[in-house]
Amino acid sequence: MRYKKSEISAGQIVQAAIRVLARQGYARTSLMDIAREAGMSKGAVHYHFPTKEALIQVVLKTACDAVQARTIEAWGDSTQPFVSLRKSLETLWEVRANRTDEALVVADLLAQALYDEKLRPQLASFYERAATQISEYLLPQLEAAGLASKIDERMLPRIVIGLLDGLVMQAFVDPDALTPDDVVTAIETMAASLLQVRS
Amino acid sequence: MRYKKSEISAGQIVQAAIRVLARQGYARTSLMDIAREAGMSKGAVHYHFPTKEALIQVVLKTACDAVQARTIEAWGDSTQPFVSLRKSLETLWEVRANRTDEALVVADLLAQALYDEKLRPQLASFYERAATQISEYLLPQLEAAGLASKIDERMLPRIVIGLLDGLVMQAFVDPDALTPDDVVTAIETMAASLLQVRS
Amino acid sequence: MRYKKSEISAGQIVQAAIRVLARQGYARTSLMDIAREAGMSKGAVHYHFPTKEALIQVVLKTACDAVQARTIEAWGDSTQPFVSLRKSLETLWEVRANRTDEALVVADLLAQALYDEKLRPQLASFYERAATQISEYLLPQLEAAGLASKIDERMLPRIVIGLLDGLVMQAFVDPDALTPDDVVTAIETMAASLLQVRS
Amino acid sequence: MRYKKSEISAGQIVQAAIRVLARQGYARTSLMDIAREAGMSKGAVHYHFPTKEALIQVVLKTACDAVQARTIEAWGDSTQPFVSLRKSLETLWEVRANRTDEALVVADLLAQALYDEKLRPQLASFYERAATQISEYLLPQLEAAGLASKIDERMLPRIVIGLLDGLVMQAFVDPDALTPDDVVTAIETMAASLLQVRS
DNA sequence: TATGAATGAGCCTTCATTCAT
DNA sequence: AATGAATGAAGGCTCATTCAT
Repeated sequence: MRYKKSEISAGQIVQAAIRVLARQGYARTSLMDIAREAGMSKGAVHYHFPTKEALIQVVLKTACDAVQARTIEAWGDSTQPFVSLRKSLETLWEVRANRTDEALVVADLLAQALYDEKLRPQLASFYERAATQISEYLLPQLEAAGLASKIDERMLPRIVIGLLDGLVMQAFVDPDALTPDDVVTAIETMAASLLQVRS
Repeated sequence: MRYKKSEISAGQIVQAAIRVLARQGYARTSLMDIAREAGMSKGAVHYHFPTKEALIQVVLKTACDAVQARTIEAWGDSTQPFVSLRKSLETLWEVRANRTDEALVVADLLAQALYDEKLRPQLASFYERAATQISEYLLPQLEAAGLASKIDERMLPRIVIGLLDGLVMQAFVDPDALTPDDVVTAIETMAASLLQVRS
Repeated sequence: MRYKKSEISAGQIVQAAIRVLARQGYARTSLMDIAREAGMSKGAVHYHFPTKEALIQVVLKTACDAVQARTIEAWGDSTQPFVSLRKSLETLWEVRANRTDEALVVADLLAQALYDEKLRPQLASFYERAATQISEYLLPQLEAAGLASKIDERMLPRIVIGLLDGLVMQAFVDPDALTPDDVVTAIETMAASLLQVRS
Repeated sequence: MRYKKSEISAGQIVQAAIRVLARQGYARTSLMDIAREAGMSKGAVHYHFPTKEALIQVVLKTACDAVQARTIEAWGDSTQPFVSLRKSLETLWEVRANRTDEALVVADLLAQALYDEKLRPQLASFYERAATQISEYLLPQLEAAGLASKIDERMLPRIVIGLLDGLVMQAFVDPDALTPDDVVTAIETMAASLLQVRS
């Protein structure tokens, strides 16, 4: 069991960072805040992560992976085509709109990426994997059902994700304007409308 | 002179702030940067805006109005139903994805709003007005054409805007994943699919 | 009289820095120490000098100039050839060995220059000017007296300065090993020995 | 094994410290740098040397001894009076001006000694021994040659060393101002000039 | 109206030192 | 004898804010 307190502490720091970032946002979060949340000294944080940037990179990766994992669950073990489409969409919305810490951190760092190139590759891969996952779930089911997409198949998952992300922001600044039901119904209808019987 | 010198200077500061914020983002922009860009002293900025927060509020309002104005142009004086739908969507995409200063500032402050309540009302009204505008353009045309929306009519403009916003972020972190044409075609098809002949 | 409090404060900071550096040395001196000595806040020091390095550059220049000025006085208005040679040497020794603040700072930063290239040009010019000054005093007198140097004339002042500097260090670490009189007599004799009747 | 492992490691640390100090200077060298250079952990360094100061003390002594040893070689086993004076001076110059690690460390810590009393005794003894060495070599030869010094005999070696030290610094900040040949010729001539036939 | 000077809190980072193992 | 983890005190620097002029 020599593989270290070190990794344990590093993990604690990352988790603490996610909590604090979710609460305060990147711009308002200092290493001191993270250290305090992790129950350690500032020096300890620097011992495990040489710079703030290095820590944030790991935080971003961890948060992306967590959101990813929950997304996988969302599409999960559905065996009944379309039966569970609505349920999956609902879960996706929950993860984002209910503002889990990880989803908040991803959203926040996404904005930071506008001005920090180093954050972009991580996020690009995040979107890419998300799109792939949805594709892997959706496309076989379409085929089995004899349906085809009216638009480029690559765009289907991108649209689902994009729409979710975009609506999340609207719901956030004005929670009354969009109910979860509004959103899920809209996406569901839209997805259905974009399909047609294969010719 | 209809405007007091004071108002002119304040305006210059706001415009300078928009340029700098678009370039560097909120987290990396100091009042000194803004003052320098405006060709004034730091003291002058504080004379016109008591705190940084007060300045940002005005900046956000100004930027929202500017994006709004350009959105109005996009839907513009089109008399030919649907003929110009594609063109409008293209313009909307340009304003966001081509990253005009104002659109960038709105996006950046949107992220700040995650942690700063005071910014939210402004942005809520921004989305609200955007949705209203699209509605005012789109709904009469639908009616005239004998078409109806498959989903709640209030959601139609929200979806268009949400999809644009969401896809902009994906295009930003990975420009190769989405071409402007992909995006516009997708939105156009989707919008069309959501309509049906009125029963 | 618009030319500023600023320059006054900057000057005070430099003078304070010289005092503190003379007392503690570069490695042990923080900007906080300097600010405190100057009776200002740390922020004020940074207002006048953007970085510690920039301040040190000015400090070095100021200290060199001060030592220089005292050296000029040392060779001063002597009209009597050689009569005042001894007196001049004594003064030179005093300035260095008595450890005026400025001489200490020059010595300290000279050591820093071993690892900081940016300090070197200033010091090179310092030695250069010192050598020139001595030459301008010494060579005409030699000529007038019908004397010539046994060694390259350019080396004469360099040797005087080098010897002073080198002996200062010995005297410093072991004050009992060298009396001022020892030093001055030695240099005087040596200088005399290096001269010969012009052939 | 005559030496304990402990002593071997301690020696490695000291040697590593000399290399690093020569490269970076005291002010810019951390214990971490030294530990890394020695291929050990920071903890190991502290095991052998309770404080940084204790380590530096040993480093200084070691470096002084090394320079000393090379100085002895320089004056070496020369049996031919004066024949090898020039060669000895050249070697002395090399050791200092060519910047062997040990000479650099001595020079650097000499500057530290300006503000750290504890370093001074070591350096005082260093100068003392250097002077003694030169005396032991030089004075018998003078006697044998029927020559006497024009100045206090104790000062002769001090002058040689002081001049070397002083000129090294000038050569360092402005390498073009002094060639090795300039320096050696000057010292040689000077030394010769200070001698006279014994009366 | 506008400026330049000054402040003080806070930030990221470095580092000598301690300690359990 | 040696290591890695952790600490806490600085250190240099940034920045929003205040204020006399």
